Amino acid sequence: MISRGPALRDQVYSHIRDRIVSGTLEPGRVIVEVELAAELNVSRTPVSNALVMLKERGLLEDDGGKLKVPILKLEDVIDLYWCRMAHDGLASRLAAERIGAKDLKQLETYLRAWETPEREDDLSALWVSDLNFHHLIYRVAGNRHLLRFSELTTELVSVYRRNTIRRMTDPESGTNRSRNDVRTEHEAIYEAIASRNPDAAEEAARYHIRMVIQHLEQADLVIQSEQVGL
Amino acid sequence: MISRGPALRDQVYSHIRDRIVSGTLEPGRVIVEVELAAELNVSRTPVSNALVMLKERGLLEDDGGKLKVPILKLEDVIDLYWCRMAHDGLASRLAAERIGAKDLKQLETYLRAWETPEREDDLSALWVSDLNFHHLIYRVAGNRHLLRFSELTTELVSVYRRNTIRRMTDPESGTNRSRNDVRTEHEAIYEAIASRNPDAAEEAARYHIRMVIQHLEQADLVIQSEQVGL
DNA sequence: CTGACGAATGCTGCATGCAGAGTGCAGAGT
DNA sequence: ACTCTGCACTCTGCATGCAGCATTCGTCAG
Repeated sequence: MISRGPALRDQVYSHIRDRIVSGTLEPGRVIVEVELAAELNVSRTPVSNALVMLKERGLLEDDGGKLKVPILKLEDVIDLYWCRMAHDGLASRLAAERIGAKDLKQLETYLRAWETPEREDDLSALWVSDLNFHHLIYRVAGNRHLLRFSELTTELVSVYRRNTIRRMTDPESGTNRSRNDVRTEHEAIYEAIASRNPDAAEEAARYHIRMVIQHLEQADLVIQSEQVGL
Repeated sequence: MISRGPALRDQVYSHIRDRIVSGTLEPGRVIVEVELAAELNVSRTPVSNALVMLKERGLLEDDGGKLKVPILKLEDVIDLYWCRMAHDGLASRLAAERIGAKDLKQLETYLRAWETPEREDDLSALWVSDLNFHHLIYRVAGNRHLLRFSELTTELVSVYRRNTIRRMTDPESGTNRSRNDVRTEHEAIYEAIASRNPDAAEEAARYHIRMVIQHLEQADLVIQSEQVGL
């Protein structure tokens, strides 16, 4: 586990973050500094530092003096997506003003991933494409603070990655949002950026996220219905 | 300096943050852990933790292994204001959907601060009113992640508070943005929120920040002109 | 049997020890 | 006089010691 390159606390940070995101450290779990230190064969100091970082980023939360993996309710995820709507909208606007030929081409290849025939094991590949697509837009936007906000949001949302993937792509989820919807929305964003139309780009990005939010809310309704026994 | 209530590292954090914001620790300054520890009569541990927190929030930056107070260029501030545009727009939209009578009244009182006759020593009071006005909107919006983003942005921008106040209100700055402009824009936001019109509220907030950005860019042009001897 | 009080344990925050890396200065060699 | 090398100092990161706080468990009394 321990190597000499990056500072120990950063390695510890990455490790714990991955465990949170992957669910090995499940939501609600109380984080015990000593445990992690023992597990990673380091002293408590770098672990403590890593925990401070994680807390700052919202990947851990203080609950009565104890650090816990936050239990994000769907409401929280939706709140995060509202932020994403604002961020993605702005990023797309800026990207439409600034994008160059090379990045545009790259953006197109990410878009194409959604055209391939559907296979079950493609889900994670699709997810990666989705991340790449949006991330490239942020890079092109050239606003480092905006990029940072986006990363914070993505990190938090990714705690729910597994769930949202399933919901978004599972035809049994009771909602009718298909990969074609996503594809169409991405295409609209791409077209607007490609035609250097900032207003249209922002609106397309916002529409895309609004659809995701709508879908999340519908999924929540379905889940709630199931819980009351419908 | 040391009290027993909040954790030492949080006290240290606040102290250093205030020194950065107030300019006592000027941009570019290299932060020396031992110095601060000695100055505050604490050990290096809580200082180290505080520095990690400050770095996470962008109030310190890593520069070749050394921690420095970041030197924000005007371009950075403008980037931050673009983010604010997105955030304030969203917050105003959400606030317009959710605000209650009591908060609305409070919002109105903050608005009124801009109607008082102009006095030089009112500048900081105006600034506080401005902060309160916008902050209340965020609280009403009821999206904790959005609130957090806003706080991060405000914290960073406030490193430049002094400058922006001067530029915004100094009639000699060469631009013609007056407090009446700000007042009018705030009123538009208020009116839209009061009439529960989310679209109008978002647009009014965005317009407000766009004007600030425009002003910042103009001020920059003026400064650049001065620098080349015009 | 239950409730309350006290002891023991576990965990965290702060202090300090220790070692490695970077920097600057000085002295020696050309 | 200039440069290169080496030594000393400084600072940071990690480890560990220490003490206070909370929680829990056990025991004793009602």
